[in-house]
Amino acid sequence: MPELPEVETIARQIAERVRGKTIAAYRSDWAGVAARTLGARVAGRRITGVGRRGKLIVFHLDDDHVLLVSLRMTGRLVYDAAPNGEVDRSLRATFTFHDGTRMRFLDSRKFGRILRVPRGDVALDADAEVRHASLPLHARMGIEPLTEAFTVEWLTAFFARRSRAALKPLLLDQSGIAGLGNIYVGEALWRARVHPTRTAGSLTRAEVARLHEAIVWVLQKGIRLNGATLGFAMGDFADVEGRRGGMQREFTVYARAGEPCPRPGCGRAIVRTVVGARGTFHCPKCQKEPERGAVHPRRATAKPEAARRSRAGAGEPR
DNA sequence: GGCGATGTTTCCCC
DNA sequence: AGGGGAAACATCGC
Repeated sequence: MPELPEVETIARQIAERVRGKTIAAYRSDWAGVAARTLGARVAGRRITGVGRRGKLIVFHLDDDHVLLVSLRMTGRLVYDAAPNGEVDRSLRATFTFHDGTRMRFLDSRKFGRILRVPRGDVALDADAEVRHASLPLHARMGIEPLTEAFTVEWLTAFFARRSRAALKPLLLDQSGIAGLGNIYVGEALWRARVHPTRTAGSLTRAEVARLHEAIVWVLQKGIRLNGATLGFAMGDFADVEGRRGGMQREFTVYARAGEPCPRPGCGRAIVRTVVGARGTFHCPKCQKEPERGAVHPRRATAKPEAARRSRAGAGEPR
């Protein structure tokens, strides 16, 4: 479940606790989490800063490398939390600092990853489009939606480039916009009153503007509430001290099939569908389904020169 | 005990 | 290009 707000919550909390500390030891008995040599490579390195890029937690080391932590589905990073049964069973790696405190990586499903890469190998800049082929995870990450680079104009151009893609899978693609996941995409689409299977090219200017506002709004709200925790079962999201988030109480559609749409004056039952193999929730009244098989023509209001440019562009060889 | 579903990402096929 | 499905793995609920 960790999406941008959850990862941001972890990164901020961890940053306060480990910034400036030196790694005394790294221990992991699980081959999947990182190379066996990671311990030798990070021992003695100081953590100069902690940040987030997309859904990755980024630890800056004093040797021009970064440590990337991908939580994937069930990964967790906890700091000096009292070990309990859950910790014992899903513990995958432990960082011990010189002051004796510890940061643990837990992951019941073992999808998470810890990587050490040269700093220049990862596109850390907010709007970097560069990629690095040697990076096995998140080789390519798109724009950061909470930076000034993410504007309505950017989103308009992005949708023009990917006009035939269905909206929801497109928003989940980390190489376009980095950090959105199943929950926040669903919430943003509801807020913008746009159906998940509309194609990107079919949106009106007003809809693109609403969606832009909605994406930023739901992410900021998620961060403000320290992320979302669903059932608090093993592997569910918890912060670095094991506490739940609060965003789940504010969900409008996610996991609310059958419940009334919370929009004032609506109240229609929320529907669950499957889009791109992911559970998808929407309000059938607020989010109008696209016409089946409809080819969305350029809007009738399109300026003549825009239409000509678009025709010429379509016919050009690449 | 079996089956289906679960937040993410990658990869392969059509 | 984009959609569908499966896989990575473990657990939970019915």
